[in-house]
Amino acid sequence: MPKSAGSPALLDLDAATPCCPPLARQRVPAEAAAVLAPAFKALGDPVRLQLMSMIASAPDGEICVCDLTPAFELSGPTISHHLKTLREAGLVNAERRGTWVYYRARPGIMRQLAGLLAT
Amino acid sequence: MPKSAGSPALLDLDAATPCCPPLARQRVPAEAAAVLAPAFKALGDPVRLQLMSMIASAPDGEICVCDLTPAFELSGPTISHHLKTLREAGLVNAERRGTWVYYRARPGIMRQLAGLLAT
DNA sequence: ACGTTGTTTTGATAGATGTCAACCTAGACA
DNA sequence: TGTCTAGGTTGACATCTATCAAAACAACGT
Repeated sequence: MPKSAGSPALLDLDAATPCCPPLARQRVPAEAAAVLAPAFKALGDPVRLQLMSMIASAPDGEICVCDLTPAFELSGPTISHHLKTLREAGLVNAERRGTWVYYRARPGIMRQLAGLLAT
Repeated sequence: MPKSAGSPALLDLDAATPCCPPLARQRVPAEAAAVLAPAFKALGDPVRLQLMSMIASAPDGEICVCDLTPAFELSGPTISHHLKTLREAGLVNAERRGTWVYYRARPGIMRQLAGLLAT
């Protein structure tokens, strides 16, 4: 059995191999669209796009929520909500270490999305 | 005066040069996020993602709405609404020629988005 | 045990979104 | 002018989303 259960199994978001040829090459199948669209949707909010970039560009590959929250003029719960959205879209992982929670980007799905948009 | 008026002028979506380094390289500025997030948002719906791929991969670089609509089990107005969303996000152009309307992908912004996600 | 700090969850609310039916517009053709 | 077809627009409705306040949960330090 493959490592990622719970997914439609047609698309492994962590796979190194692209799931589909680029958008401009051939039509994205409905099943692939159903899995990939939520990821784009998660990036479709200015706050989440910035959060994602702060996480992905963190010097040590990870960043504390305590460093993310004060970077925006939004309440803690709102930032937490956006982070949950990114998590559920499969874009990031969260890990609690002691008092703080650290977020880390999942490179696989980023590659999938980039490959889909590449010419 | 630059060619594209009406935009924040900080970001030219048709520029060949990327507006920002990749997501994972450094934090996306708020102004860039405000312009780019709507494009991701437009791709964040399964129907629109498929529409976009059908348009971008059209053999002649363009495709008729009359070829798009029957590809989904959705009403004409709904497809029209999604196409308008893609248009307003700057992802596609529409041109009427006689009876039919043809859609064409705008490669510039696709490059911007791909560059943002690339490692 | 208690209080403090960091993070998430819950509840509530205003606003956005996807969808369709009904209607409207643009062009072709007679 | 009239009618037909391809698309778009409007209005309505149910659902979803972004946001915050309040509460709950988790870990640390007394």
